[in-house]
Amino acid sequence: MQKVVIGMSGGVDSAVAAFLLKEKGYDVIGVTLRTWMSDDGEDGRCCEIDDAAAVARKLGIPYHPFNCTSLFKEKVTDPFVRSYLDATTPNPCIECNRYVKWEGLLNYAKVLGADLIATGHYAHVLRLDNGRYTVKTASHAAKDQTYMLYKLTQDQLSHTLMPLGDLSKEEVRKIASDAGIPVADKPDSQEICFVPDGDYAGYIKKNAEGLIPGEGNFVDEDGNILGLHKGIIHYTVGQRKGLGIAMGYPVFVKKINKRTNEVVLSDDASLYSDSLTCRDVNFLSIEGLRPGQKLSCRAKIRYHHKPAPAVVEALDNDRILITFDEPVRAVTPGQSTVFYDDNECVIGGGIIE
RNA sequence: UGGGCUAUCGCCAAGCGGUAAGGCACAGGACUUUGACUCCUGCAUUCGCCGGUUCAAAUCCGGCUAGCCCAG
Repeated sequence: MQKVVIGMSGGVDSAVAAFLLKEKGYDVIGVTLRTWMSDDGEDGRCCEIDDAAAVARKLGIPYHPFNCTSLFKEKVTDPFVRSYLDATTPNPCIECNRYVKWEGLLNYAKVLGADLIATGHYAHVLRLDNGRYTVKTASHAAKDQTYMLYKLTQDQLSHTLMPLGDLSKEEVRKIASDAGIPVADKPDSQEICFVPDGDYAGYIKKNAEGLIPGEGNFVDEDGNILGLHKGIIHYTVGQRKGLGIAMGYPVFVKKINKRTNEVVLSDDASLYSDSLTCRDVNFLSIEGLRPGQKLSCRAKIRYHHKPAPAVVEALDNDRILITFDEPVRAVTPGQSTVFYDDNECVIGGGIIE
């Protein structure tokens, strides 16, 4: 019987994943990575120990909570804060998956004598003919989470199971309630787990080490001053709400200029661009691209973005240029671009510059 | 100081005697394992102030106040 360590967040998804693995005959061990604690000592929404423990008890599997708060701080929250201070918009979940969840699960798997790990992500892990591992879009596109998984390494993927790839959320909840799993009706998680109240700017202010950039000017594309902003950490490219600027037509953040402490505003039309570059590129389905080499693909520039036809071109070992057939809206530095092949498999991804 | 013009929601702005459009902003909600976007709902018993005409005025008349422009 193969031993598998499953990361349990306390939610339905990972609970059902654990249940399905057990049904299949795996020797399942539940693990929760405690990533952070709020000020009042409560666990974050993505690591609720009590719920996870209750599910494990119900399923009759061993369960171990592990602490990795310092790793989470080093790899996720600190970089998150730094990113905003640097006028970019981070994807903390991507970093967390790569450096905390998978790192942690694999580590504890080793400790617990297991060779495999599993999670409740909606995606498929598969091994290609070329011997490489990648993730493939979930069968139910609405819940697909491959975007958040592009940074995983070959080694990590080679040990990973994702039992929910073919299921819809409804099916998962059905399985959960049929199996009498306690968290069957628990609401989906949302928001950033370590910012449960949604006030990420407040979080940054509380956790930044240096000075927080203060008020500055809203300017138009020609540099004309339009008003006063609250500080660049409050804004992200493409944002409309909360600007307080009444131009008669909707205006959006086009660019955040860290050096001048200005936030550039524009109308919707000038938010579109047809190319972007990424750094820190990670390839999954292929080993890489030689500088100058091009590849057709479909790329998404944010989590909720319908993949759009594009061409990826390697600039050097670490950077790529992506050119879209049709302009895409609000390319946001700090967010990731993930590109897929015709089989819905992730070719790779990188962070938008 | 003369002459002219304008004063309608936080901003812009319809309205031209018949009982306050719209856009932006804002608020609330939906959606959402990131930030955003999007969508839905709400948002002036009142039209600078005071009088007058009229069955009826933001709309007509008079005065006042404020701002703008042109003269000087």
